[in-house]
Amino acid sequence: MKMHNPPHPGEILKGLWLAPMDVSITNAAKSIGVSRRTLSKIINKKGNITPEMAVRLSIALGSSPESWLGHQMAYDLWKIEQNRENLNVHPIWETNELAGHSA
Amino acid sequence: MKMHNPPHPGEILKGLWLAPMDVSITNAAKSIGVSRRTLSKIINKKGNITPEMAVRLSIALGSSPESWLGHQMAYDLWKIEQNRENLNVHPIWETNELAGHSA
DNA sequence: GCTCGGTGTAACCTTTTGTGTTGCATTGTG
DNA sequence: CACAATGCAACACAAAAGGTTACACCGAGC
Repeated sequence: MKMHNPPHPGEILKGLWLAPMDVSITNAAKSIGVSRRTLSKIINKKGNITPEMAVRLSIALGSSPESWLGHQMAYDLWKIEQNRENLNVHPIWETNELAGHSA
Repeated sequence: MKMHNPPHPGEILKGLWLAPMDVSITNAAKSIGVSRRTLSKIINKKGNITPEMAVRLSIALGSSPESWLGHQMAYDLWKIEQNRENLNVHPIWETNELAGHSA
């Protein structure tokens, strides 16, 4: 029952790169070729890791783009699964409405 | 060297659900609660699997949302990696410009 | 031949998101 | 004080996702 809120990729980015390597957002942004604003938003959890950002990070930091996008995926899915009910979708094998549902 | 173009999620969806279970796009769309257009676009590789769609599919089909989003991720990353060069990003450990770059 | 379900898709609309540039106020440090 | 770093707002732009409507095409069945 994965109940825990997955960390926002920005936190990971900060904890794995900026903080330990003591790099400023300003410089990190330059390193990966995006504006300070774009990286700042991600670090402050106001922006997401796009596929392109994932590749930029993987090139700059050496990790796999899959891992970066994976963090984003986990984060996104977690948010949506919170609203699972609101989607009002049901398993197709139960939707066969073979039996019941009178009306 | 993963050289192969990952299949578009739409193809997978078609091959794993619509085709084998002989379900029409129209009905499948109803099953997951989206418009015919939305599903049609995905099946025809004109649309992508969003986190929400991934959850809808996972609920309806019983698979994990991660797997669906994962297909999309692989597809997206593959496209972008084709342009790897255009991103003009370089490993930070090479950017330390310790040695060279006279000017 | 006509009718109808299924389909692809265009047109139109709204909302959200990503990114860039500027500029400003704040904060921490030398 | 001076400066670098930062969060953030304002503005502009392009793209993407989703919905509704409507239209034309196809194949099956009557």
